[in-house]
Amino acid sequence: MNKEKVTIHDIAKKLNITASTVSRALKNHPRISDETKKAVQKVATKLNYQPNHIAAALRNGKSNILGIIVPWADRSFFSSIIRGVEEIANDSNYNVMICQTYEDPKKEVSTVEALLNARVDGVLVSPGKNTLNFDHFHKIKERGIPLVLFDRSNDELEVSHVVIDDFLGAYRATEHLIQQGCKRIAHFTNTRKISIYKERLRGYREALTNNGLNYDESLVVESDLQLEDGRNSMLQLLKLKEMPDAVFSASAYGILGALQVLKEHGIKIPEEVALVGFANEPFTSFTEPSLSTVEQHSMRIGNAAAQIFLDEVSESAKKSDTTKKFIPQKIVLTPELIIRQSSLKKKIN
Amino acid sequence: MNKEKVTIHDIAKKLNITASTVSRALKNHPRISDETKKAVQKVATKLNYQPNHIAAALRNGKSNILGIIVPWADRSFFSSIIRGVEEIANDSNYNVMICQTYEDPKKEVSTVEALLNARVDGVLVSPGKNTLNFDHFHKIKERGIPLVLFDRSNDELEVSHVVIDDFLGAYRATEHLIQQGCKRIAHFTNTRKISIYKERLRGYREALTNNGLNYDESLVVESDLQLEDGRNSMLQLLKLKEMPDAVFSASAYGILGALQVLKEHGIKIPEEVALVGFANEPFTSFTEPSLSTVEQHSMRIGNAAAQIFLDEVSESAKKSDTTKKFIPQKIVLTPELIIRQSSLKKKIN
DNA sequence: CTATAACGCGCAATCGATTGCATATTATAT
DNA sequence: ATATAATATGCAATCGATTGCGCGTTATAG
Repeated sequence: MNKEKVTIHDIAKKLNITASTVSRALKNHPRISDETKKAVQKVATKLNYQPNHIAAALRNGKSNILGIIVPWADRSFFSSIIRGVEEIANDSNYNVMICQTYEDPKKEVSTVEALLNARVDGVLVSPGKNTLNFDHFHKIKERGIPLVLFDRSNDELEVSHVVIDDFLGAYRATEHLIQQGCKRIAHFTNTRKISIYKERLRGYREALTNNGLNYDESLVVESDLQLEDGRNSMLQLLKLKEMPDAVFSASAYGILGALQVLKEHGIKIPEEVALVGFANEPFTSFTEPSLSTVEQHSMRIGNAAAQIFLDEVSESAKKSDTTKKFIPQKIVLTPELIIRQSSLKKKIN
Repeated sequence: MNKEKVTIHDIAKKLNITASTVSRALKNHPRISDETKKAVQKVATKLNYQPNHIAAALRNGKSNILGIIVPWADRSFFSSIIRGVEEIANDSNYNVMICQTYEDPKKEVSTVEALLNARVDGVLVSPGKNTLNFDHFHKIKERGIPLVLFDRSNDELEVSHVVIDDFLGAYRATEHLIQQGCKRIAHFTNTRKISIYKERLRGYREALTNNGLNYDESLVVESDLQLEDGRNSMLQLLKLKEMPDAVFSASAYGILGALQVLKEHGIKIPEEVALVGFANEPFTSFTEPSLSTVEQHSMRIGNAAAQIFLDEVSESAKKSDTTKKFIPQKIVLTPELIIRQSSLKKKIN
């Protein structure tokens, strides 16, 4: 029947009032009589009226869409963040538009462009590893649109961000290995020296020195930290005169590669080599032995990022004096070490 | 500088022409002189003009946004589909809006509502397992918006869909187990009898009977097919007087549960019990032993679904005679059996 | 040299919801 | 009874891009 578009004008006509009144009635405006409101509601449902958000968006200059950009949506880490964002955003009537860059800087730029043209009300983004130029992010800020970075941040950018304490996570992981009696602990780090990997390396290093072990460069292997990289890195370590007795990887897939290689070589885990990874991807608990790792509480990251976004929109809404300077929020969450079989040499006491 | 909005009117003013001309120039309209076009382009870039898609969307009645609804975006199966959709859609200038329902029918309904209000140009959806009422999908069709179902479909709905041949996948998996010498093959199926699981069950059954084995109901276990369910189902099978010598699960997590339980009981895989799952989630190749499974070529599913959407929009665009009846496209892709260690009892000959 | 075509661009309406201001009606105060 | 306030609604512009129709100018045809 009502095949196509029912507008507020149609409702208005039916009731011999104007669209203005209908609009106000639907938004529960105080200056509209209850009588009219009820009548409007009734006709609206009868006609199966669906508000056209696009028209409202044009008029209001806001779309009620929140854009979120991640390198991959199928990494448990990111999908949990997305879920965390949705939890908060949906409650405040925002729809979330998820975009993936596949770690491609070009795609990242075009995605930002697309979201801007879609007139999103905010952008939450975890920059790709290969992103060196941040102009596209500046453009978001220039447009006065709230921008929140998460996971991977950049200190020179004057924007809010939510990160975890990578240093602490790495420190605890390394310290745990030391407590298990490991003396030669290797580390897989990323070639790209973005902050998260720098911090993890720093945590690793500081844990060593604070515990009387010295930092040995030959035990630090750089790669892209994917599965294949982890395998290669482990193979490289096996060639050393003196084998390491533990590996702490800055990624989950990296440590998986190590696990595979060690098993293929008949090396006992954790007795001969103990392993700890980073990021609690589901598979880490399915391996044999299960992998110890640093849980990042990604859902909370998403919650926090969305909350900052909400704060910033409401902030800029009430900002009458334009002088009030924007102060970026910087939230640092605490990661948690999950100890599984791959690093448990001693019985828990 | 150009802090806020630059519109075509601003460009027009600079050049002493009208917005109409600017609009046409930007869209490369044939009736505009090359001279003007170049001038417009130049000013547009100088002013850093960004088209307001919302305004265009309102006028054109189309948003150039394609909505996609999945139960989970972090299942490799679905995320690959999404990627497949993006590949095609982006090339045709569509943005993809990803929505997750978490298998919650209520969220599915509200998501459809949200996409409709966002005036998406099409909706691709994999209905949740618990979705029994399809009214919200009908609403999409009634609005004349292309709707494509994938993976999970429903025959009574007069809509296009892309599915894989679940029957064939299951048939081949079961037959493979038979060829490996298995005689008592169990099957994990879903309690919800949606078509994909019915088909897999049918494939399993037919492979048995076609190969002279009889269908034994006590070997078919119903559950929700998650990890914990797989564990319970396997435990249940272990209690049988006569143990099965193989399990074919209609899900990936289900077979993982079986694997865990078998290992915990010291039962050899595949010698004593061979295993085959469904869906090529990454972890299936990381387990010990690695899990044989049915690859669904999810990226192709996404490609096909997006292509159908594109076909349908262009179709409805040129449809001058409204009489031409809509004929839903039904695409069935062929799955592929990936044989790994968990089912390889004989050497490959 | 006039008639017609081709070309280049402007006018104004449109998409649907929103909102400041004006207006009409009724209620309250003095 | 008149002034004032409170209440309920209408008017018309606005958000920015798009497009059918029309008009003036130049080019081609006969």
